[in-house]
Amino acid sequence: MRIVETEAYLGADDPAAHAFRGRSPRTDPLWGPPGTVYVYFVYGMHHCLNLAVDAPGVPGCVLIRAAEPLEEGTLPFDACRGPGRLCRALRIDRRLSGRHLFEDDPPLTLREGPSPPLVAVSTRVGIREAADRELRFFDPGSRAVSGRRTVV
DNA sequence: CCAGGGATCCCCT
DNA sequence: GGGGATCCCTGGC
Repeated sequence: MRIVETEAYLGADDPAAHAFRGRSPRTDPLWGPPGTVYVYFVYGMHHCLNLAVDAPGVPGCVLIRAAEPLEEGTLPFDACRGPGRLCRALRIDRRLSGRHLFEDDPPLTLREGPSPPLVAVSTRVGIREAADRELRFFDPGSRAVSGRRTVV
């Protein structure tokens, strides 16, 4: 899969971040080292995948909102368009929360690939707090981006 | 547009 | 320990 849409959640400075309300058993992975997986369950039926990216003890994370298949035919093209669908397609659930990308036999792997020619920036989707912060990043050329594809 | 669906967390007993 | 609001969404009207 190629990741085409992400959002940043900044932790202590960001009222939209789960970490903003403080550390709890659910949110604990956010304080882990970069590459720690944080998965939460939302709206009674969806999971969302996040990766801790800040220094250990600093709960910044990236929400993975959409990806597209690298090879035609492996998955329906839009199976990973949107954070809930992406988790369903990749069979990601809370059991992965707290695991790590760089452990032995990791549950997920992340590889660096070519950057898209353009990365668009906008406000984040579906939040109420800090709704004006432009912390969503997406490839405007990808049809797998969820929701609005306009800037800001 | 709207509601389903269930974990989580807050805040009060 | 319990009731209720909330929620980083999606599919179906």
